Amino acid sequence: RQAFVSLWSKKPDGLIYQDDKIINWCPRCQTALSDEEAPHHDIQGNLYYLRYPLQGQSPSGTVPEYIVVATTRPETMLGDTAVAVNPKDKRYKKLVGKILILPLINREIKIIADTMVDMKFGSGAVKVTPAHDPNDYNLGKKHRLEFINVMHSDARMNENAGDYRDMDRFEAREVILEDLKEKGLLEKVEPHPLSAGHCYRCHTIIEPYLSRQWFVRMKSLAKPAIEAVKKGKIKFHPSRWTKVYLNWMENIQDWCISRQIWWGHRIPIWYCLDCKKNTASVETPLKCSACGSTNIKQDEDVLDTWFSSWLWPFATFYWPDEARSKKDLQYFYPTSALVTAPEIIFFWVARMVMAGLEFQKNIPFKDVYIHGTVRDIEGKKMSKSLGNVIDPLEIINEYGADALRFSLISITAQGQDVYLSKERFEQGRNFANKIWNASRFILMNLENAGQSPAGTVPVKTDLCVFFKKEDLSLANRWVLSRFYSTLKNVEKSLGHYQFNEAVNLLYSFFWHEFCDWYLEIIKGDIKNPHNQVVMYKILEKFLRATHPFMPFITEDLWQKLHSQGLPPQGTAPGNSIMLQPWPHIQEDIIDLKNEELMAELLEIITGIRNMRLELDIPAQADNITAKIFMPDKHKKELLESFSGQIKSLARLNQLTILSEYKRSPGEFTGVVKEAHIVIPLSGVIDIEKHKEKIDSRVHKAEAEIKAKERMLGDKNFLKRAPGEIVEKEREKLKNLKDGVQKLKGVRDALK
RNA sequence: GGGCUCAUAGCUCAGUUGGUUAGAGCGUUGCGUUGACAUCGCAAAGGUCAGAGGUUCAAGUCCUCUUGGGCCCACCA
Repeated sequence: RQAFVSLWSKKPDGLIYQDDKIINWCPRCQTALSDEEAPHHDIQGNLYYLRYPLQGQSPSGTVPEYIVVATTRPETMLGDTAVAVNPKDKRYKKLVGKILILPLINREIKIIADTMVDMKFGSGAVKVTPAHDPNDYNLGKKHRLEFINVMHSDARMNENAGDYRDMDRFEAREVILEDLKEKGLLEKVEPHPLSAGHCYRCHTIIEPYLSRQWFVRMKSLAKPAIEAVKKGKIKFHPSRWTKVYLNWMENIQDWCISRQIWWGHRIPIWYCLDCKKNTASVETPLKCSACGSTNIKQDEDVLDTWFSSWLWPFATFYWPDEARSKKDLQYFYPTSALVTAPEIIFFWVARMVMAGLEFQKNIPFKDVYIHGTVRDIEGKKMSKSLGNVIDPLEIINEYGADALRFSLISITAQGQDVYLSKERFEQGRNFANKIWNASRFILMNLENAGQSPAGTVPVKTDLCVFFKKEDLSLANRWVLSRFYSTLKNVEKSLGHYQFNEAVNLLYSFFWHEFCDWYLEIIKGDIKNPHNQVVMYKILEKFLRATHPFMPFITEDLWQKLHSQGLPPQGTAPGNSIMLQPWPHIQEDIIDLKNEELMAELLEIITGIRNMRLELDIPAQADNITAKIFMPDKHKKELLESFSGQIKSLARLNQLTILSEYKRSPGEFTGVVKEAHIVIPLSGVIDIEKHKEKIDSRVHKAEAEIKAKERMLGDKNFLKRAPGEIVEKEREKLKNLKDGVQKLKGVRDALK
């Protein structure tokens, strides 16, 4: 009410007014709608060419004279009060001002000239129905035409429709066309695609309907809202939505705010039945403010729901109760970011900006993050009315709440639409499982944790205070550097509203670096105090950073840390992880050069593993030795310091690091960048036998290749087998060929 | 009519001021299970980044056009 009255009484003319206008009317819901609530959808319609006879000419005359008008909605012809042509149109020039007889109704209507008429469209003559079309309404005003409403509010024809009275609008259309055809007045029908407004709630085609409604004058409200965005006080993310917002704002139309539904805030206007004056009031008045009569009645209409929603940023803090709202508004207004869907930009975002600037004299928020639309696998927007939604509760039951959150976040690239199917949630579920298992492993291996006797708890000590960076092992320095680099990038991504990037960084660090490499590296020396502290610290900080994305599992694991006597400093047992700060980043440990060197070492390990596979060396074989030749002096030193881990990760019995590459017979060689890796084969495998093994595999594969080639050359097969099967066979053939190539390569290396 | 957006591995998609070898998940192939995890591990195959032209030392990334999807806006009788 406060907002309504304030706009109503705004100087000089008031921003709220009542008027008879053509508005979007839903015949089913029996209410007016705003333009935003009546989205246009394409429908396949027809363009009907109707003949309107000129006065004084008998349609049955030998040379009947008539004007052809084109329309998509013939039923509205009953309300025609003119036919318009372009004044420049030579075809009709001499007819302007003449009188036509409106068929079926036999009303006399004038031919008028207006530049609005497009000479190229249809016949160049347009029937004018001022009560049933916004354009015609304007023409009607301009040319002082009669406004004849031919429909009831439920879109049945009314008493002005003559014989068609009480027919539904679409039924009337058919009958009218029949009748016109009979009289020879339907010249032709052409298919004509068009778009029509549909009720956002029930999808009924809306009727442009002349009625008395309440409106808000928007131009002056929009002006500061345009400025705020243009000056960058409010920013859209992704920025392209700025254009959408500005385009709407700059072409803003007055807002129809009255609704003829029974729920909602009633319009705070009281009519005096005696002096006929209106009063807008915040308090319910007892008598007319003009004449004092108690014979007053409140307007029956209610307000558009968005008329209260646009006040949300401050109304939630008790506005307009100044005493109660002041403190909260001071703190929370304007807020930092609003997150919403694209279709809400007009409904809500734009209007909140206008309301904020109007009622608070300040913007309501600084950033507007527009997320993508969730669509089903076919690209249709998920909606309740379409029934193609995935029920979150079902996903939670099947995959878990954290899996739901994680998966949704990880696939939502900034502002991009999301095609969602259930399989998406497996990744989230698997990640939750991975976090759970890794945490269990760490907790199990922490000294003095769990069942261990009480004592000093070294892992609680502060990393940066206790250890010198130089004292840490290569792997520890590496994993810490990678972790803090990751955190830094996560922060950066969040700052840019790139939630998917943030979550994927955490995922890939935790799984593929921390678990796959780091934990495997330290497994053999897990009780080492450095390793203990590092793995605990990373887990603890990782849980904090991941908590916003996966709240349940991180909270549970956090409580487990507590129960094992491992709370980080300054927190009471039982305190939620929610109370924890975002993990602090130790910049000095980030060492990108070191990260690169380590990556190279890990590649060498992968290389050795690969060679073992090529040689068919079983995983259990414990008599494998290898030599690595590394010319770079610094890298050689690193390799030496890391040789224990290389040995265990590549399952080597013995490893020698040398600087000069020397090839000896009976050795198998692989290359990883500058490094040459050599596995002596004597005592490991019988070279001749392995060659034979390879040869026999090659033979077998070649036989298969021949068979496949024969099959794929067979016309019958190609004709009868489904396309996908053929494709699969082709792929298999390719794989076989690649395999043979590789085997031959290994065989050559054995020479 | 105006505007936006997409086209990258078999599939679904990341790839943000232009910069080493273009990534992930799923799927595929081979190997692997008594000690965190088969909801897993190791290894591999797979991409002329829709097409054409341009700018640049350098283009998946910027510009123009073409083709084919999706979306939004508009007073398309």
